[in-house]
Amino acid sequence: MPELPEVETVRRTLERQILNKTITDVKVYYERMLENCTKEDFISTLKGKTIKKIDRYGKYLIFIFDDCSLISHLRMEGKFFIKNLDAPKEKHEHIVFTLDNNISFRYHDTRKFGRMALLNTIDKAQIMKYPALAKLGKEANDETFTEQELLNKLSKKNIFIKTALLDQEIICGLGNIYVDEVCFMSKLNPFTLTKEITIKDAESILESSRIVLAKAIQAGGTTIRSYTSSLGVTGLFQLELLVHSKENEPCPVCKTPIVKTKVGGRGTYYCPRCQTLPNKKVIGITGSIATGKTTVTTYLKEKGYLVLDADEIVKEEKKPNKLIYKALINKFDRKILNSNNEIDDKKLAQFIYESEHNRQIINKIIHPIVYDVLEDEIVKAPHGLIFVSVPLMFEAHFDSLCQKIICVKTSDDVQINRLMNRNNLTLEEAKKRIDAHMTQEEKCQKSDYIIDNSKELCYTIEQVNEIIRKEE
DNA sequence: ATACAGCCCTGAATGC
DNA sequence: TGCATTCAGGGCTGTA
Repeated sequence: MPELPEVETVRRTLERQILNKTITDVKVYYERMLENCTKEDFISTLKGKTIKKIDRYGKYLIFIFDDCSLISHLRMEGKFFIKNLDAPKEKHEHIVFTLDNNISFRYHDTRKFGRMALLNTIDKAQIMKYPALAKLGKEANDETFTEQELLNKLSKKNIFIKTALLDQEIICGLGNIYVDEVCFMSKLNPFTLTKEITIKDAESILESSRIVLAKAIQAGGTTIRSYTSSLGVTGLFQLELLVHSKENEPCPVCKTPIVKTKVGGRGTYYCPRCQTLPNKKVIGITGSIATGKTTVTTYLKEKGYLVLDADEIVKEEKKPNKLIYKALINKFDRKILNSNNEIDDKKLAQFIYESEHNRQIINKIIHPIVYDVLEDEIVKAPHGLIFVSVPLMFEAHFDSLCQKIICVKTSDDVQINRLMNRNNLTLEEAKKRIDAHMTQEEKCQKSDYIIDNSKELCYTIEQVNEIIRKEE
């Protein structure tokens, strides 16, 4: 998707190739592309006009002619091509200009999202009064854009920083890719609320924007050679991206796998370790089955800490018309329901224990829902320590939600006895349940803290308090 | 006023 | 294999 650097590269390339050329013919194949005029007006206005100047503001290209101007926004997939006159018209070429040096200048847009508008002025100030341009904020790489100005705009809103940086009225020229890069460079979690952004953050956002845009423009500017390839949008900058589209790849700073999520409907990539929420620390609690996670979480709740529990979320979202309920019905129709139209846990358990394949199917439905709910609750939580209890922390990759992880362990004997008593299982059944998951040793090895819950309660509590002291 | 869902579009990827 | 569904997303419009 063309953002400021790509559009600037297109501008520079076009400047070299079509400046001072005169339009001898215009063909419009998709009229909805034209924002403020008919096909006939568009053609008759532009025929015979010479391209005097090519400007840009943010992601908008501005073609200046003798007595009128053309504003073009490429949106997602708009591209300009320069071709020979006899090149066959391609499916997605919607506007074709013939220039007086006998070349064909074509607008190509697979998804037809791009727009053009015609203005009967060539005065820059007048052009900038066009509604779409008038409301744009300062460009992200504008040297006169001060951190205080940006902060003032941000603090008027209460939205996620990612959403704010995509808002062209706040800061202009950044798109989905560069916003992810800017957030990463500024060490900002994309879910950070604009009201929590500090003056330092604002300074960092502007500095990162300038760096990332300058680098991208430089990279894009070196790639244009061919007359037949698209102009400018095939830049090489994607090779230098730090986080965007790098899901599961190691963070270039700390090697933690990059996480993909959604913010305001936009695919968003960030490093969970480098980009934490301000004033919040998320501490995960995990451990094998029947090791005593509940002992720990109950104590934490008594002390007044917020404890989010994956199992409780599953229970809640299984209720009629909640997320897991709907997703399961969508997959299995109504055969997993009991006579009260509730999810029948026995039927579900039976299905899960039938085969590994079935277990995976269920997990693939449930885990992402729980992950999203947890993410949402963490974002909404007040400042301070937040504990998140997830039995399958590592197996289901919930560790990316946490900054530190506690593993609760106990001795094998205690674990087996507790499981047999609690779930009314035989020794063999209990062993099978335990063996189905990652071993205690492996979980402990992946964790930052280990709580030994094999002795008296006071010993366990002492260990919890020690961790709180360190993390508060 | 502010926030947000839905819309415009097509092709690639995924699901069954 | 082939058909159907889902996803990608910038900016505009309408609604609560």
